[in-house]
Amino acid sequence: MGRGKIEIKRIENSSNRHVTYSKRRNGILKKAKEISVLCDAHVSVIIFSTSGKMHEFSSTPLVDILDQYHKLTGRRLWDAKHENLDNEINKVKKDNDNMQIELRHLKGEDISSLNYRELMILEDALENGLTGIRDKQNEFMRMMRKKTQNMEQEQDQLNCQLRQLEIASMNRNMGEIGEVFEQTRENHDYGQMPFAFRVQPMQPNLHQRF
Amino acid sequence: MGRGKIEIKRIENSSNRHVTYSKRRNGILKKAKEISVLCDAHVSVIIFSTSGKMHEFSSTPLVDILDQYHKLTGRRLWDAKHENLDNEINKVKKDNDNMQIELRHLKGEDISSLNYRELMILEDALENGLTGIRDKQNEFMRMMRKKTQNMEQEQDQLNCQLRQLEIASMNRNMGEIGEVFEQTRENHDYGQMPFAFRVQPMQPNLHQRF
DNA sequence: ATCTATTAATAAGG
DNA sequence: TCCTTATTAATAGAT
Repeated sequence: MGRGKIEIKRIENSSNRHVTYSKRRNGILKKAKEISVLCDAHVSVIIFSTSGKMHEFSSTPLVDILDQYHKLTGRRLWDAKHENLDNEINKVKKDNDNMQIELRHLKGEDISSLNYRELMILEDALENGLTGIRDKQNEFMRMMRKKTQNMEQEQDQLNCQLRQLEIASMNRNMGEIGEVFEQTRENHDYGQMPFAFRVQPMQPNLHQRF
Repeated sequence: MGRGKIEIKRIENSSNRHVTYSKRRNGILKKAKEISVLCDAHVSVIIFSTSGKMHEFSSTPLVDILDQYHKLTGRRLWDAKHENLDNEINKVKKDNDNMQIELRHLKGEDISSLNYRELMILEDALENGLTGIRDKQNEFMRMMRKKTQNMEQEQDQLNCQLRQLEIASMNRNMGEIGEVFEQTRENHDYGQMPFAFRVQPMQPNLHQRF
């Protein structure tokens, strides 16, 4: 029913296949709708394209259709599925148990049943782990130390600058203290003391911390 | 498509309805088969007549189709048991993943994402584990040493007894060597040398091994 | 069921 | 995807 007859076998041309798919899919869904109306039939059609998109028609809720399916065929659709799930769950649980045991062993628990050889293997694993962890920790340390050093340097520089300002300020204050004092208080409200006396290194002993 | 056009509404004439039903039903099933072949589609068609008879086509086991249906729509078509199994499997798998991660961490793998605190905790765990393992190893050692000591003692005793027998034998041989020699060879086929000269401690230096 | 006139679906092409 | 159209396929109604 088209410009030419086609064989019923997989359409190799992907573009043609997709076009045909959507046309025929619509056709089937339409026919399903029609038969359900014309003949009071209960119909359910589910179609998946290769790309995974789904289209469906159900004249009646799918659950009801499947219920009827179950009653009529006696085939219980879920039994196989249940069995698969049961198997999978058992497999995964076994994995779980094994890992549980391995974990406990690595934590030094439940080791009374192990022989000497197994203990040696465990010991090696733990030592390797520890080595890895400590390498990482040392890396952290190095980073921290570097950061601290940088901070110390900055501190030193700041202190240096402050001290210079302090000296400059002192010198000026020696000569013209009243004037500067007034000016400072007006502009910044720095309280009663000359600016110079308020400067302190903030963490003078920081370098002793590591 | 027929001698006349028909409206898509319930066919009141029951005979006509039934005829149309079986014709169109076959049509739909055929179309379903065709689209599955032509386009690699997964199709499932289930039709119930009003009289309750069922016809179906599934390009793929119905269970699989319904499984996909569930995945895509999220609508659940199965019973509570199935759902429980699904949930359980997800839970157990999550546990699995977590343990997997913990195990890798304990083995010093995949630790680049950890912060310093986490590394410390790991380190403690590993050290505890190591302590436990080494205690156990030491216990083994003690047992081995004890066993060895016991064996040494037994060896010494055996050697002592043998030497005494040897001396007794020698003394007897001094008097009646020919007789004993003949007797020994006949009864035990011990070769040319007198019994006494063949006795040796089997592992004379065993105690030096530990 | 089978036949066949007629309609419906659709393949190919744009 | 939609439109067009030639052609095939489905099927309504009759037998």
